[in-house]
Amino acid sequence: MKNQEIADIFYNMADILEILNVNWKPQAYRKAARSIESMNENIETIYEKKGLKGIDEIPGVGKSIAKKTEEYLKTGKIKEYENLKKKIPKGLDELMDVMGLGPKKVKKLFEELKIKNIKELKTALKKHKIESLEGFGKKSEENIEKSLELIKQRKKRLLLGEVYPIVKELIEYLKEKKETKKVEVAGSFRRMEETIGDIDILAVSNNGKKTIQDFIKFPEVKRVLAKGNTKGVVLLKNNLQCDLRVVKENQFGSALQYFTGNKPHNIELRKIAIKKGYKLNEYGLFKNKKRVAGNTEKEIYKKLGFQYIPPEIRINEDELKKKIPRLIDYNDIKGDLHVHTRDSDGLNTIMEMALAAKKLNYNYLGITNHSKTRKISSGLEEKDLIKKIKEIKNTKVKGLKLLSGSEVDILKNGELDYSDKILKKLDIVIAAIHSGFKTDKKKMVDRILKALENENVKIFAHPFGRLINKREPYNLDFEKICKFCAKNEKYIEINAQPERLDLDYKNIKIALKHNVKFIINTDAHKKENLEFMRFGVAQAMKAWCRKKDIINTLPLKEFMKKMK
DNA sequence: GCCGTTTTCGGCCCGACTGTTTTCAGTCG
Repeated sequence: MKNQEIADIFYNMADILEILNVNWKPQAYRKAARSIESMNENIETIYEKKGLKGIDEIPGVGKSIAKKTEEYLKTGKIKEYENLKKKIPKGLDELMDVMGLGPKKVKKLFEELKIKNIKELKTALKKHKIESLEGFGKKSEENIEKSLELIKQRKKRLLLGEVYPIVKELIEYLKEKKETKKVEVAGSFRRMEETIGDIDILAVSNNGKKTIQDFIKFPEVKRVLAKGNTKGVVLLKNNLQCDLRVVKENQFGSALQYFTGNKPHNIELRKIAIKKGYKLNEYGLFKNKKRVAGNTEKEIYKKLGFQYIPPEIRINEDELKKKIPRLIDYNDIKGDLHVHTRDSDGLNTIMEMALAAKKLNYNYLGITNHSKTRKISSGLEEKDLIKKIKEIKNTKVKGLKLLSGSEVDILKNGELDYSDKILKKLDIVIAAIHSGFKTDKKKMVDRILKALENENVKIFAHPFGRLINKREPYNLDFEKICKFCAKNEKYIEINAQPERLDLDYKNIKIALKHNVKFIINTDAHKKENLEFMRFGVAQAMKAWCRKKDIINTLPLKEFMKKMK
């Protein structure tokens, strides 16, 4: 996927333009870079499908940047970027990566001390040449020195699931402090984005200064970047930046709204506010300097004429334009039907998984280990599977029905990895592709449809096989599969594994149009993974799924009818 | 360079923090 490469070039161009004192363009390039970087779709695919026009449609990308993107996709180079690089000494833009050094300071360092790369910066630091520069001082030298240690670890977005435990821990940590009155995570985490670039926390406290002090002492903090009375910024050990803002109790709603975003949603909402004669910022909603809302998000949205908009869907697509139906909710889920145990490649026993599911108030749990071909994941031979069916039957947990199943491999020819005779014995049969990812589009669809035609198969797992940041989704005639599933009562999985999130919300939307029904599963490989369910539900919310679109919201009896 | 029911020109978020100043510029998100 070339999105990141292209975004990086535009970021660099912005840096260079800024050093060259060019106005406005840097912002434009950065906005485009951010947009391209955070897109879910492959920019190459967009170009193949819709050409230059498709690129131009990306928010923040106009004619000029679209053309440059096209140039890069075609030639692997952007002429103007090459020209820009020639205008400043080689290496100067890498100085911009040093935290605390912006265009003005980089320029000063070059003009006064002829420093044009990291190496020369280090030499100058050793000789303490920088502290005597106008605008710099002793402290500047110390900070640059510290930042240099971190420069190699480039900012990388982490998976939602990777960030989840630390956010939970941090929130708990802050809640325990007696001066804390409220804590809530905002930003991309609250919106449940696929990947997280930094963590935003919002708090109400009796003593802001003390809360910030506690915050910077959180054990996972690697480095403190800023600390004041209302705001603290730290770098965590996982190299994610984490911001804490402390606000007054009656500002909590407006601040939460403001820091949750996303940016385009907020800009749109602010525009609507202005149109209606209001002003909206993180301190509240104002009419003629009079504050008319801000204690809660709900009251802000209400005053502006909207129902409450869940954070997950604040993505500036339709949420400010259309009436939002009652969406699927985390509490609607009655069971998880794609779970592994240590009998194949999981960590826990059947009983351990069952008890964990019980804790989540589920009514049913499907144990679905890998089939025999998946040797690498210790897939079960037929005789072992039969033993496990018995064991599952004999595992009793009050209020929880255990279902025996399998995640059966779809072989390259579209046949399944187990015979119909054994599949018939199972409650849940999930078909999945784990090999032959490079099969061409036509063959892939035939292969999948052949597998789904088997009457025992009811669920199609992680349809695109993508691994976020690792493996591209495979080439799929998805709409053909949707049509088949809708017609034949097959269910498409929304796999909630943080590295999969497959389907993603855009494809859920497509499937919804074809009246496909879904099942949200975690594909858990240990008991803690069952909590990933919320990530899958969030994807469904983003596509505006309702409860009736998701079959594992059904009571056990009705759910089982769907599996027959 | 982007963008548009205040449009095709003239805007472009702005407040917190830091380290340097002696009231503020630069950086960041």
